[in-house]
Amino acid sequence: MAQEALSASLEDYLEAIYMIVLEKQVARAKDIAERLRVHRSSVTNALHALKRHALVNYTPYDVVTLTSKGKVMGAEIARRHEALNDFFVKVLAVDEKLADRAACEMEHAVPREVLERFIEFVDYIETCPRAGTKWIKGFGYQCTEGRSVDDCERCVEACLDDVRKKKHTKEAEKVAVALATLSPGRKVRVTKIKGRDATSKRIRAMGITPGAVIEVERVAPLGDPVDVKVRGYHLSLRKEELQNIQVETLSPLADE
Amino acid sequence: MAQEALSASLEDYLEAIYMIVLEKQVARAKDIAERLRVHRSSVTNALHALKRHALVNYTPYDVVTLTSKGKVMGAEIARRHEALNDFFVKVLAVDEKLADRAACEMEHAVPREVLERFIEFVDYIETCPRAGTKWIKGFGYQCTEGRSVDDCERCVEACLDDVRKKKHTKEAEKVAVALATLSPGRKVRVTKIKGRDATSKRIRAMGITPGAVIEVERVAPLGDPVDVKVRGYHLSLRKEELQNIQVETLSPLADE
DNA sequence: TGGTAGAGTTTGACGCCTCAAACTTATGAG
DNA sequence: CTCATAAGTTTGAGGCGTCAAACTCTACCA
Repeated sequence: MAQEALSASLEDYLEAIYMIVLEKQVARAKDIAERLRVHRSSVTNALHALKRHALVNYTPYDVVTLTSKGKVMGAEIARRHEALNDFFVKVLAVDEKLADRAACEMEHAVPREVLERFIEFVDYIETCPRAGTKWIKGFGYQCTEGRSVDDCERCVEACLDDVRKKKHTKEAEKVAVALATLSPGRKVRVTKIKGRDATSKRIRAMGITPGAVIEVERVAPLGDPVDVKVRGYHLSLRKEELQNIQVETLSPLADE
Repeated sequence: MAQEALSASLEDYLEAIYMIVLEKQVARAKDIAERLRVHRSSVTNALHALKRHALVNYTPYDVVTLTSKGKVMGAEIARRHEALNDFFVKVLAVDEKLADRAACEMEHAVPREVLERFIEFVDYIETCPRAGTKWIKGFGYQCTEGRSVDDCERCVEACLDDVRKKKHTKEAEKVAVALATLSPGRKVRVTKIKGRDATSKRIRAMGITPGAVIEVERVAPLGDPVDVKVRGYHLSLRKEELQNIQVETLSPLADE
């Protein structure tokens, strides 16, 4: 009753609970039922099953929270969902609502390795200057920009300009930037993790390693903590962690 | 008992039957059971269900073939599978075997619009000069080519050269190419469908419209018929159809 | 404190898919 | 022609997930 994979249905329940707990601290059967559009009794059923897997803290008639194992697994599922959603929206230029629905349905079937590739691919596309935002938008309009060879030439020239511009400002950009000073939406690449102590180890364990792309999501008023997304995971970084992370800026998402 | 969506399981059966029929003309319960690794009795079960949906020609103890409706639906499912597989292999650089497994598991959940985007995206990436094969390979090696701004500059410059080279030979390439003379693996883009008669209408109905990318899969010894893949569908084109399709060549898949 | 509305649970039924075991049919070798 | 064998089918059971209906519990208000 532990490590076997969950059924698609139980994954849905766990994900729903994860999201509700994130928002309201505890989940109630009714919230879960509404979110998943199932009958209340199905929720009770699922809760028993999740309890058997040691994923939820639950006794009849009580509110639901996640065990530590449940939190890890819930985060994993939410990450899958979001990775697909990101890919659909940012790369395939799919409508947000449809992307969400598609992610819901597909998330249960994505093998781990393929999922990682999806995430890396989105990072790659968003940060490789050769495939700037214009290029992806081009796909959004059915390759309008690249339809004829003439268009392509102009398009690639513009790209080269971008790269050269970036090169000139390169030295300045390479300087470590304080994550806390960046505005949400900004992307940076990790260049170095300073130190060899426990903090820096913990940072590496979170997936923040040289080369990783970090997207700033939220910065608390005092610059601590900073919420970021790395390799598809959401993390909250504290001041002492921020100091150990050296980064370079990347082109922000919007290109105008 | 007709147009409702099939369950994932029934889709698997239909796809298996489609593949077996493609290869051996008829499917036998044993083949289906072996391919799907299920018990023979489960196959009987599924056959009854598929018959209820009017997808298979089947009477107990007899071999199985597909109704015309079954063929259409089977092709649809096979197309979904292959589109995902293509994407995983060609874009995400996933190992072939894993790609196939992932496609198997995910194919039931892909909404139509998202599927079309996957297919268009693969076409786009394979034909837009800005995103040549090198670029995708770059992703395969974890963006090795685009890691530093210097590398990127060289990379984009090479891309520009390609585009310019293509421009010089543009007029020559624009000339209509006989599909029958192309070797398998070649890709072309449709520039025009000649005529307004029944044949040209049928061609358009198959998804062969200006702008569409055609990949040549097989050419019969006498140049007729030619098997191609268009927008994810496999088609077999006859001589009279070939004559109406005007195309321009695109860079072949391999770039060395 | 008692009662009630709303939240949560239990129960039983059903559909879908699977399997194993017992049965039936088709086939072709002798 | 017949009969053994392999292929196919039927049946019954079990897992899983869903629902509706009837039930129980909780919390809050008068």
